[in-house]
Amino acid sequence: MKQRRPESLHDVLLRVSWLQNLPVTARTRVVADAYEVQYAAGDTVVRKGDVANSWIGVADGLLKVSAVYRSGKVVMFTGIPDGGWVGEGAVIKRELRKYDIVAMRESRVIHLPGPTFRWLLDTSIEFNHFIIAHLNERLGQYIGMVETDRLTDPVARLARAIASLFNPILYPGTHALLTVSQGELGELAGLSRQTTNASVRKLAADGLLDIEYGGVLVRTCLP
DNA sequence: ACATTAAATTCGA
DNA sequence: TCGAATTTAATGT
Repeated sequence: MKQRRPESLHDVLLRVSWLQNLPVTARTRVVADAYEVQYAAGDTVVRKGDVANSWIGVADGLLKVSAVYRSGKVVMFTGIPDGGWVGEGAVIKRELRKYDIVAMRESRVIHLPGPTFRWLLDTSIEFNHFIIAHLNERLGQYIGMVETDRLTDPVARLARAIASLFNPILYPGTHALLTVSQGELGELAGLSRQTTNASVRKLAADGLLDIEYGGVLVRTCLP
């Protein structure tokens, strides 16, 4: 039997970054309305064309966002790691989901119902600040992705994939551990596990990160 | 594709 | 509850 003690949803919510700065009224409503769903590896969290009825946060695990055009061409591949949030676009505009979101491994995700999300937008300035920063960051990633598509160097592709996972976490500290295996990184960067391994080693040799078992330790050595 | 190594589980005290 | 033995998962070549 598994003997891990599951953290309660309440405890998970306490750690949610954008929730910290919210006034009590907003926070209590979020705590009351948010619910959690467990997904197994490979499960679809949202499917393109679904009605968007919640904003999605990753409490634990790793999600993959992908958009596919009618030809079957994949336009976008992004990973959402612990602490990341996705899917606000369709919720804000009351549209159908534009992307598929699939769990890459067993994941616990928080669903924040659309009405609650929109209520936050309408009532909380703090929440709006977070959303603006969030969208802005997403835009930056999106622009970067356009050129990554043409990028042929696997090391550069991998670096982009890692950066996109690392960004949303916003660590103020010295460095951050990303618990994403090389196999998973490869899937996100569009590389084989083999070239991924060679590429992470290159990045490690350049001192940009340290390789850990089951993840990488990103060194934030900004000037 | 295979060999190696790290980590997670099981099992016996 | 501890630790050795076994299984599973990730890494490295």
